[in-house]
Amino acid sequence: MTERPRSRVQSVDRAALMLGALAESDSSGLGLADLAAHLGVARSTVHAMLRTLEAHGLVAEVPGPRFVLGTGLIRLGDIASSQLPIADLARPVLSALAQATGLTTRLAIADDGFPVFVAKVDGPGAVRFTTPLGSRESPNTSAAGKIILADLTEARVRELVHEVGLPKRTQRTITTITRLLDELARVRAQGYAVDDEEDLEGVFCVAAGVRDRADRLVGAVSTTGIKSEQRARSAADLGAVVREHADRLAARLGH
Amino acid sequence: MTERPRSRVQSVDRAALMLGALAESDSSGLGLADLAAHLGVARSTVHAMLRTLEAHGLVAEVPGPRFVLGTGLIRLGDIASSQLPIADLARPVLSALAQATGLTTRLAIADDGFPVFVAKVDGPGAVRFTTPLGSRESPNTSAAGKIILADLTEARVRELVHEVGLPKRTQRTITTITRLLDELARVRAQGYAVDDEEDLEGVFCVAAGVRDRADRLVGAVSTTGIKSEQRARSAADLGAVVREHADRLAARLGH
DNA sequence: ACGCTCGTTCGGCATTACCGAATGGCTTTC
DNA sequence: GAAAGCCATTCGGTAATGCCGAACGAGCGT
Repeated sequence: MTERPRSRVQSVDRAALMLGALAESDSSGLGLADLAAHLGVARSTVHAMLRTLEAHGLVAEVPGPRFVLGTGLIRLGDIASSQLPIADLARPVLSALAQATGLTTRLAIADDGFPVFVAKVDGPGAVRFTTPLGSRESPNTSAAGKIILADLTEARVRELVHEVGLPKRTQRTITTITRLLDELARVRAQGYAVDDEEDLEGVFCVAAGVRDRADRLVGAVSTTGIKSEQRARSAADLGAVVREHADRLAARLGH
Repeated sequence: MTERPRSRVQSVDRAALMLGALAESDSSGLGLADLAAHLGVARSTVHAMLRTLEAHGLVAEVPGPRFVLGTGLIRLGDIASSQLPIADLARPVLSALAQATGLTTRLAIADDGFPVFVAKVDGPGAVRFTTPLGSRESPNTSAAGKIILADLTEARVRELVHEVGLPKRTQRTITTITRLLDELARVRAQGYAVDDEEDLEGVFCVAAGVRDRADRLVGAVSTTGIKSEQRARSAADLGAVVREHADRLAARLGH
């Protein structure tokens, strides 16, 4: 048997893995047999779990028969984000920023050194990005990630980099610790961070940090756009606008 | 022991109940002992489950120590709503309707005769409603609920009413089956539904149905506002605007 | 009409999750 | 400042419970 921490419940573990598998499937969902194969357990086991999850609305059955994530998760996700006080306060600010820039805007919070996006507002008529909410992103390839890293000590940054490396997503991705530290110094100096096609070809981001009344960094406001559509405004101009809205959110937090 | 269906997993059942309890708590979360008392199980049992859920990001620990819903649920909820093709298509339409009316707009889908709101866009500068996503609402007290009921046979409506009754939320709530059937006939005739302070004092809703290419009702577009702030526009005018946007969404579905 | 695959049910075995008591760290209270 | 309370956590033992595999029956596709 593989070593499993003592204080973990096998069936709950498997249930969470099932939800993860359904999350990674496309919108047509997965069949019971697919899930059984994916987890390496008997069909009947998966069946019992699915029915249990279904009773709580975490999973739904669609004609096929196939299974997809249920509307109960929409409810829990909505509540989870409203339980983060910052996310609720941020939405109006994100809306205003989306209006002002025409871009998709998001709020990231720092989760153990990684940016996690917890709220988003799509720009008016903008190309719909597949900007997943709630997933941890690479800290070195996103503007919000740089904001978060810039708040840590150099030692901690080195530690994180040592743990997860500096995944190269595009040609422009920062892949050396030296260049990363330089970049973080620049971020601190100018008060905003830029991701210039470092995560996705043709896509740029600009982000600025948000601090609470104790002056601790609690999150980052971020805008995302298509590079070829954004020739009019300079990075510095956009940085100032994002900075201004991030400050407005900070003010709401009592900064 | 209480009779429990054979094909249900106890620990997964309890895990789901724990998430539900955390969802109903305020943003400060619950302690381990609170959860144990709430479920009537040993602290150590709850502990093992919490750690398992935490490992998957479904639960997070905050200083206290207390536990709240985790960011993983934000991710799953976001994916769950994007796996509903209609929700993704609806968001731009909801945005446009929110702009046109200045009101909060939502999309409900029919879940077994009940309306479940799966997407929302807040109106510009509007009072922020606590409009929870993903929860089942009473079909007789919401405009979207009436749209859904109006699509069912009279026999099925009577069946549903017999099951869950007609909960009286305000003085204006429809509480008799006769008046409800009359109201549903009016909804069918005029093509939109109104909730005039029938769910919440001072709050009104207007909704219109959305049909797919097979002409099946798949959801309802709904607007919500404060009655005292909405004197300018008549219900009929608003109904026409909502109807128009619902049709625009139907067109996107290939209707 | 046949065969396949699907979800579903049902016993039986043993793995596993549950409990209760004991531990140590932390904040609170007098 | 010390002690008392509350907290999350660990650890065996027990039996309840979830897991499996095989058999059933419905629904498609051939």
